[in-house]
Amino acid sequence: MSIYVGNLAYEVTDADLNTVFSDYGSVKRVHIPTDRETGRPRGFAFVEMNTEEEESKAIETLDGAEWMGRSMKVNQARPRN
DNA sequence: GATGAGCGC
Repeated sequence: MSIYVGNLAYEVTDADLNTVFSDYGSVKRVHIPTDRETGRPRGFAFVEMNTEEEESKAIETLDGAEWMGRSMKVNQARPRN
């Protein structure tokens, strides 16, 4: 149960994502990986919802949606390595 | 700007 969110603006925070995704269910966790060396955001994030149906709803609704002037990409995340 | 730090050969 985790979602990958790509094509984000660097200004986007986990709180912003939380706000957007909580329209489709309860957001369990939001994580924005940053570059370890530079501390720079990498332009993508991970969101976890409470149930799979909330996730798929959020994915199908928000994938390709325009947000902060960009079309964000939302899909099922790959398992972490 | 594109799949999340935790390491070695």
